[in-house]
Amino acid sequence: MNLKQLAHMLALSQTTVSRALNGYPEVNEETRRRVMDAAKRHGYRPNPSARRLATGKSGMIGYVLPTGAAVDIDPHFVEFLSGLGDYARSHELDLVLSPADADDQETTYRRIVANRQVDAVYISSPKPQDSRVALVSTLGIPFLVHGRSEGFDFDYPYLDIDNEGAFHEAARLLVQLGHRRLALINGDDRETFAIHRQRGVRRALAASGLTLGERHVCSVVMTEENGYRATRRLLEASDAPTAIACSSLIMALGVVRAVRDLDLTIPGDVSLIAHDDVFPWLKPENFSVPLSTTRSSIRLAGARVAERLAARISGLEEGARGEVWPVDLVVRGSVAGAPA
Amino acid sequence: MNLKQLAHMLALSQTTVSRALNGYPEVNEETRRRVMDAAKRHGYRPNPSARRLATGKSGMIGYVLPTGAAVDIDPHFVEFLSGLGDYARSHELDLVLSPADADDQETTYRRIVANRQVDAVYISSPKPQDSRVALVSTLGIPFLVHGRSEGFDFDYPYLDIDNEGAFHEAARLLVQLGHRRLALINGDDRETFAIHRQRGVRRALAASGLTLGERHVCSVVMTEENGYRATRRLLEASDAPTAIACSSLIMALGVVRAVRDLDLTIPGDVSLIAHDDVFPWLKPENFSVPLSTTRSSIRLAGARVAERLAARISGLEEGARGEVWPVDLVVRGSVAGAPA
DNA sequence: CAGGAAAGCCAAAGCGCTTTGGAAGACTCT
DNA sequence: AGAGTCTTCCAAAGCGCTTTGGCTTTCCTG
Repeated sequence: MNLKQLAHMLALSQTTVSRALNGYPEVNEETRRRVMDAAKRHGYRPNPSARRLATGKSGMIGYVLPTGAAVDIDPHFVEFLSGLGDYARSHELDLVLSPADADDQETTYRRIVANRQVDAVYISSPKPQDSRVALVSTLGIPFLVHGRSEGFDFDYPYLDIDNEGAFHEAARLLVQLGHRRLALINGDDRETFAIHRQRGVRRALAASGLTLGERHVCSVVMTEENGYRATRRLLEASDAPTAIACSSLIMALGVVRAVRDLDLTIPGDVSLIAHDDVFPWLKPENFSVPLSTTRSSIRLAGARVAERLAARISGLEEGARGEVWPVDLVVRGSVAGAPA
Repeated sequence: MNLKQLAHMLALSQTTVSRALNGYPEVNEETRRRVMDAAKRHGYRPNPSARRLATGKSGMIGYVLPTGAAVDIDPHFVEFLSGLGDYARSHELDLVLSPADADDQETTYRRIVANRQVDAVYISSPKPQDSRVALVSTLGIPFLVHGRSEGFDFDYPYLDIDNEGAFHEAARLLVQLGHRRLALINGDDRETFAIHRQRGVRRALAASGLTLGERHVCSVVMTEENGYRATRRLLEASDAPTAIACSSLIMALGVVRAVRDLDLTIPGDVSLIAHDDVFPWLKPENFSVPLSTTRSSIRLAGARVAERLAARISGLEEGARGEVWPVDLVVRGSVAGAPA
């Protein structure tokens, strides 16, 4: 059942039927009702390929997925996707993932824009002066950055959490508890979120005349194993920290294992605060010692990203609005006063 | 730059240019070369919306993503995606995720097929007599099942790992080591993979005249917390098992924590074997006691699924070919002889 | 009641590609 | 040499929708 058939059976022109269906004003309300009704009754659904050819709109949002044998997709992605899907579902938006060589995403961005495959894209895990952000903002397609870039002479729309504030609060708490040597086990510090977190920790320390030692900050891919290694290295050194801030729950697993391997205890010998993106399958309160966290649901962020993208597509949102979400500090058993 | 312009500048008809580009035989080799050359030089790329409207092919594969506030996307999905993306990238295939209400995926399947949004779909985590498999096979779109369904009177193409064989081997090893009371901490037993794993364990036990006690098999969503709870329940009972087979590394985290909370040890008091889908961020060899596993890379499966879907789209693969991958049993420190 | 505005509808022209049905010329065969 | 067959190309008809421009008809207004 296509438009032509529907129009014919209603004894109307395609024009009118199309306009009635798409809510244009120049059609009689009663006619519109008739059309809507018939469309529903016959299960008419406009062919998206055709609509797309005519309008250039696809009803899909895009994401360029960096892939490669050596590239691992962040497990957070799944949670983000849950949220995004949740919103998208109720708005009949689809998400198209365009896999790209991690070292050459530009080609793919250009392709999906030139081809008008999607109406909008989002970018995640940006670095400072991220080339994707620069590229996409010149390409003239609606977009949103999940996270933040830095160092541009232009603004862009983004949704980020207050990473600096979160780690500032976490570090401040640890300092208040008497800790003088803090360590930060961070994610890849080429990414903005990691930079912000480090900045937050430094600022909190500086407020008490302390500093974050060169050897007390690690920047690694966020795996359990890297959490373990970093912790071993930190705690086996002569100036071992008494408190650790850690950028992910998964790394925190490794931290806990390392502490145990060294016959130390949390929080007796070392306090620990980690960032929690809220996974359904790994909860900080279930760690052997309940873990203090800075908490922010990445799933909610996914839903919000979808919502704002939809708004941008339909022109309801414009300009370079940045949105920063506060982060909760949830104190549990893994922090205590500094050992004597 | 569209076909018309290109044709005009070559002083050829659109027909010929189109045919030259798409490898049709009725065009002179030299003309083809000229066309190809000009196309490349001017960066001509056929508009996919138009091609799609004309051919009905989209160059995309689809996946219906069950979503909802209470629905969590399996973290395995990300690894699967890595593999799928890896293949898709080199073949300019995109993946479209169509989020759907988890309780009504049929509508979405019908929509994406009717709309010709994708050339093929895959289905994952099937149950026996899975309605999606039944539906899709009547819809006449190329598809592939990742995993297996059961109980149909028709065949369908799938890619699965030998879950039954894997858990049979695991259980057999434990029995050989003298264990008489095994437990299975399984995933949702409405899904086929869980049924197969249980079947494998039972078969191994039966071979030695043993059985899997009613209370020794749990079927839960695969989270750390559920692994913990199941283990507490198992080990605090009077007929506590001396060995546990576990369906996921994430649950195994919980198992290890529960064992430790009870002041028991692995493998002294209880042996443990878990299934490992090979995550880059959590490795069995890094567990406090290196974990024995049944191992199968879900990432490789993703790549293979993409490859076979591509083959089906282009007609290179037909019929209901089932493919079952063997699973490695990797023995590490977490298994030992049964306690006296 | 003439003139203009507004409402309601339509025919037809795209959107950019593929594919059908020839046609013209070159070649083979008897 | 004439008939038949390839080879190589083309014009034009879709694919199913949106949108432009215009045509009636109705409704006011002075």
